[in-house]
Amino acid sequence: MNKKSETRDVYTAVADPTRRKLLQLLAEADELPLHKLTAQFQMGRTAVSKHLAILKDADLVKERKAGRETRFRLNAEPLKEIEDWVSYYTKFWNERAELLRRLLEEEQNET
Amino acid sequence: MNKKSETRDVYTAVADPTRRKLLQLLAEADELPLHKLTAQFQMGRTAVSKHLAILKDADLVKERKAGRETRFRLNAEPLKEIEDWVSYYTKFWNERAELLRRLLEEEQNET
DNA sequence: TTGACAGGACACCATATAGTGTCATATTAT
DNA sequence: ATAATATGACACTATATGGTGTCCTGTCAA
Repeated sequence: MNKKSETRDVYTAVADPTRRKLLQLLAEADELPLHKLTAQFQMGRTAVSKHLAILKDADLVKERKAGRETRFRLNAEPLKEIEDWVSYYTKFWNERAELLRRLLEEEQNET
Repeated sequence: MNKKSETRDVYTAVADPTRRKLLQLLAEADELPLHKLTAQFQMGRTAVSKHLAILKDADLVKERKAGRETRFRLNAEPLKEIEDWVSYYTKFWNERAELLRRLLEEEQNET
């Protein structure tokens, strides 16, 4: 489904509503196997598995084998790229937000 | 290229690097006609025009006829949805950021 | 008034995407 | 030992996506 299994574009990974819901489920539950995740959707297991593969390519999830199941865990850090990107545009709708954004930037430079 | 020309999903609109570059060009220049925008890319005018149509469907750009040219202007406000979405995940990589996020939320509730 | 320029509207095309179903295999429970 | 479960690996399909080229029309300048 993707030519290079290197790090896939995080924007594309997040563009699909199914994948965003997957991220949310994993954010709430810490670690979940494929069949539990599949139960939350209308589509079949194979489709969910492919979505997870895309998230994995974007490094947004980690997977780990546990017996006969494969458990998935959220790795939100790549979303930082999106946050950085979108924060540039906040100034166009909110001057106040721009101020806080710069504070946040300073904060992160310290760390 | 899209079935419903009502408001298109902003995540999808922003998933493409060409469209992100378009947003950036418009952010810097306030208002630009199609041919000026096209000059910044390798692809032809038709392709750029289609990307702009997608951005317009997501309400991320406004267009206006000016003589023989069609000028485009950024409307960043729909990006708020992405900012809101991504801010939920900041707590997973940065506790400090989470604090500032809540401050920002309060700030926006006041307005 | 005659070009040249800007762009809309199509028709067309290759590839990517988001699904499906089936089969094989490892693991767990009875 | 056997059956059920969980998943990987394929093969396949319809539609969406991101491009192209061509033709036509409206506008501006010489």
